[in-house]
Amino acid sequence: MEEDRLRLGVHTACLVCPLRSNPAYRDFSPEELEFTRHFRSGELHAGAGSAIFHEGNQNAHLYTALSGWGFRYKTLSDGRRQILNYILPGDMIGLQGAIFEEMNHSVEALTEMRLCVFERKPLYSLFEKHPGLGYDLTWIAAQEESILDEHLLSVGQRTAIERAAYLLAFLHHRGRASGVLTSERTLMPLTQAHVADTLGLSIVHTNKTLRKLALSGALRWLDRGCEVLDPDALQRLAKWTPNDQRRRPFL
Amino acid sequence: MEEDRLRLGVHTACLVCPLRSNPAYRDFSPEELEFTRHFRSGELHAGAGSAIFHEGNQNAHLYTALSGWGFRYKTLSDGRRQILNYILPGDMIGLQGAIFEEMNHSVEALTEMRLCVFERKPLYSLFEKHPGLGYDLTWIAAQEESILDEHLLSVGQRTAIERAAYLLAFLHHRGRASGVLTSERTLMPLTQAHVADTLGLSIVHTNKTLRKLALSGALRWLDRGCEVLDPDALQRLAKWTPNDQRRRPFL
DNA sequence: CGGATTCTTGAGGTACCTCAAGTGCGGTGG
DNA sequence: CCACCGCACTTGAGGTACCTCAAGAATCCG
Repeated sequence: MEEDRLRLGVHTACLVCPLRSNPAYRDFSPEELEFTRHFRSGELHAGAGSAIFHEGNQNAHLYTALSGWGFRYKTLSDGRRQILNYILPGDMIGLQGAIFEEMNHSVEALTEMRLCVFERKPLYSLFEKHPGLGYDLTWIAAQEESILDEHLLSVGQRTAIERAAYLLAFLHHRGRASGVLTSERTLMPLTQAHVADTLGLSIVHTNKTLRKLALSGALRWLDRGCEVLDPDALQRLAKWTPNDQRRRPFL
Repeated sequence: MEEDRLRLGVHTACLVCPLRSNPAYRDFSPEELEFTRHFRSGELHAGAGSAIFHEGNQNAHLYTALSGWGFRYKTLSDGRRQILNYILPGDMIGLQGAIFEEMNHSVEALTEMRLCVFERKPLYSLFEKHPGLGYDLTWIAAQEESILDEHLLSVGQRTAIERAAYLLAFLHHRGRASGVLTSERTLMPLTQAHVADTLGLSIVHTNKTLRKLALSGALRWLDRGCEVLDPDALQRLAKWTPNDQRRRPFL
């Protein structure tokens, strides 16, 4: 089973959290750090392609991605799948599940991932003891909402070419901001099937659309992923500009 | 100007808030009620069709709808419009704007609306002084996210008929839960242009699709709105079931 | 080396789109 | 009171951006 590929790691301190070194994130007070350390219950490794949790699950945990790529999706009863958003380092997974009873979407790892695991029970005490962290959670939820707004605009109104350009510009932007993409590591680990299910297009048409974009020189499609060569061109095509967030919170 | 139709009302107490009588909402402690009263800065009346705020605005306020219908939308530079979600009594408007600098969507009134106005500045002190209310805000943001997930699934994967069925079942459900729809008041005040811009379809095709639904007896289209006759049939068509939330928070 | 997965391409079909015209209603003003 | 205008809704005809089906090439993995 896929579960085999999930494996619980050792309990290491938040002090050495690999995300903290990224200047994109806001600093914690010592008290907040201490609280987070208690709230945290371990680390999880998920293999590429493994399910982290499934729609309908009642999961006792809450995660923050430490490394790797993943995605959230929903399916209809006959199997049609819509990818809702991608998970990158620093992103929180399972907030909906922590607040409502059930998860109403699924999450799958795209590459190998390392996740920081939190108990969902003490969530309320986080609001009581550390209003700053509570505020951050609202910030995170509002941010996700804002991204979904843009995706909905994309799927509802943009043409196939515009949608593809938007998605790749968006992922490139987020990849750079989160640190998974650098000038050396430029590969975004998607298959064309993922792109298709994100854009609401068939695989065939997605392929033809990506081909056009590659022909224009804006990107290169490699074996199992792609490389953005000209993010500005993609943004112009999609009529989209990222809104930069300096010092975003996390956890 | 549209602004003419916006008018500030008198400052009345939260104690008589028309929403509190609805058992769907959770009760406040006396302290929370007292705080809310201070946080609140007035009441706003918006005429049907008026803009409540616009993408890019830096709005100092935060609203909760008290009565009427409205909607959130985004547009592309060439005018294509995507309706993201509808605003019903009890819904919060402008949380994104309160947390980030700018609003990245617009809001328009569908019918005449009454809105409760809050200052956005003391938002942080809300988290400090009333963790329960802070938790509620996260609840609200997570709830909106969950709705957007479903909309995205709809626009990305469902066929025209399924999308229309989903939207009307969804609105009917929310209308009943919020109290704007009763067994006497059953009219949902939309035009087919709104439905089209929500579903990502043209007006013409939307019309043909709604006609089919009406023919099947699931709904009736009236002059400037529609009436759901058979919500279960719509849900079945859309392969969707609402997830009931008893005792939701607000403000 | 064989099988599975991903990507590619062509051919034909269809679910949507645009354009265009016409109906019916409600409001406004002469 | 009627004439007019504007908006919402309707319907038909023709176009196109997607889709499905099908088959082949390239790559990865055991």
